[in-house]
Amino acid sequence: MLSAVNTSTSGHPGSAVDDMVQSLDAAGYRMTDSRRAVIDLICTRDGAFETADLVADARRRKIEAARATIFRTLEILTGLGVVERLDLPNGDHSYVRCDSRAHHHHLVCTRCQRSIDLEDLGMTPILAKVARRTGYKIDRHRVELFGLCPTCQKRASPAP
Amino acid sequence: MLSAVNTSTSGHPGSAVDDMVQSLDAAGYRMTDSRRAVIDLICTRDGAFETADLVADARRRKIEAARATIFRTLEILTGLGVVERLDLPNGDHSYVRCDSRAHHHHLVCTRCQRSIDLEDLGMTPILAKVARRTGYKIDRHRVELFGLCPTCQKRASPAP
DNA sequence: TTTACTGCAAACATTTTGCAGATGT
DNA sequence: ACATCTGCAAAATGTTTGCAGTAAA
Repeated sequence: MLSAVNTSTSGHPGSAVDDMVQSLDAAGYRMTDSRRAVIDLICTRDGAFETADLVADARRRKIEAARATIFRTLEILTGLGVVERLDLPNGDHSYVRCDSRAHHHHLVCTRCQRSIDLEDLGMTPILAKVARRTGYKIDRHRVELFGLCPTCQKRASPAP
Repeated sequence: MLSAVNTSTSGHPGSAVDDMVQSLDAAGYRMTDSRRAVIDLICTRDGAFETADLVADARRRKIEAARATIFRTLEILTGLGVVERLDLPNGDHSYVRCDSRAHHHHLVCTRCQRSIDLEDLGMTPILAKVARRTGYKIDRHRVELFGLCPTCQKRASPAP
């Protein structure tokens, strides 16, 4: 049995943490301190992040979670669809927490990394048309949008 | 001045090679044997490829082009928009030759890697709507479609 | 002749893995 | 108790870089 644990010091609702914890549990994974720690690290961030960010956060906050464990946990969470892996315009790999488990895409601020989930962009008819024209059987697609969030648009100069 | 050189042994039209050679020339890059070799390697392939593929092809065909040169050339060609970098569903980085210099996206076969360029998917209104709703200023997007090409659909079993 | 380019090997960054011991259930 | 996890450190990848020599223009 699991008790919901949210040690986050940020203003985030515990639901994100709970959601991840429950997903892990439901999938039969053991709930360990390290995993809870990684989940907390993820939920404390509120945009796209790289593994290096989590490693740095962990060290800074003196949370014990080995690099390998962070990678392993991220892999599991990605498999569960609780987190998604995406590719920044510069080619780096990063991750985002997903608010919903349904099919969706992400819009990421290229300045602050803040990201929002976009559901139903209306790609279906486009995909159907492409499939019809090309004869390909399209079974997956990636759509990632990048730009400046409202806040960063106001701060014109380079990131802090 | 440049002479068009197409040493490709494949059935591909020389135009792709010429196109790349001319792009390099137009941008002021020197035309060297290594670069010609890398271009030839790229044009001999007809789908998405990883750098490792080119390295392997080069060695197999006994073409001299150091690994570093392949990376460097690919970087230049990417900058010129003659080649595009994309991310496979499995997370690997790969490249595709672009038929056109105009804005477009790619549809890649997950079995044989064959890829076709897609122009004008009709994303503009979608982007506009998202921008309006979210307040983000969207300045770039990535759309990559994956599936099975007509040929691979017929061959049901795992790749050769 | 001048400056860009190449090859090579070393340096780097990132992610994976083997294994002995720790720990959930 | 027993299988799953973790940490660690080594290894495997993938990509970049410094430099002395080579070759375009």
